[in-house]
Amino acid sequence: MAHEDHQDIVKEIKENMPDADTLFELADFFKVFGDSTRIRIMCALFKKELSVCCIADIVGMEQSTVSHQLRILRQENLVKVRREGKQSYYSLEDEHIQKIFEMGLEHILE
Amino acid sequence: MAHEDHQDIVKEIKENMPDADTLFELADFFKVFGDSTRIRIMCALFKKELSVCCIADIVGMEQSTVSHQLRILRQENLVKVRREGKQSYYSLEDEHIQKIFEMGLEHILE
DNA sequence: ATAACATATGAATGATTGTTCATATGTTCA
DNA sequence: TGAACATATGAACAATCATTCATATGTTAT
Repeated sequence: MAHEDHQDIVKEIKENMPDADTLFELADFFKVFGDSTRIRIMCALFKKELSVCCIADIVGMEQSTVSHQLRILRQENLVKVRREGKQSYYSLEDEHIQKIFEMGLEHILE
Repeated sequence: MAHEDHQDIVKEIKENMPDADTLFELADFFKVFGDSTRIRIMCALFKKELSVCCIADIVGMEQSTVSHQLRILRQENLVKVRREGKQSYYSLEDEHIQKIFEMGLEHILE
């Protein structure tokens, strides 16, 4: 429990916090960036759309693994799919993603 | 394996990818944002520096839990500590964090 | 020195998650 | 229709992680 003289600050901050649901969603969104396989997939997609097998080749992992991770990226609206014949071509949903990526890079290279 | 006619694209992307270590570090950095308790802690710190017990009060969790999470935030250079008497006051390391936070919000509220 | 308080940390636990294997679904071409 | 290929998905396993309890460390005041 916070001290008496801090109670007002605590109260004010509590009241101005975004609602819990939003912050939970936000954490889920960032969770997607928190895996090196997914980061590498996104990074590969900065250039252009790619088929699943190309992505698997680039990141050096099983097709199955990549497919599972692409599903997660899809669920969080980070990538979109386009079917062309036997292949699925994935691309980034918008340019927010690259910006967030770059801000992260800036931070770790500080 | 990618098709023959995709081999050159795959090769080009592979060569232009940031090195694996950097992307691994980047994933670790974003991993910190991927937990709702830590997000809420960071969010509370947007306003001003706070002691551990104040933070625990705001996020409604045990002092111990908050302390553990603050250690993780410290390890990734997201927060800094200042000792004052019996209390430790935590604050955000820089304003990158709030920007990344806001870009994430933008995305989920699209 | 001791009591009271604030914070940090180790161990244990339950839950979540990434990867793989095997297989199913979907698509094209003969 | 059937063979060949690309992708998706379910089950299983190992590994990681967030939380809690109990306790240690650090600080102040008596």
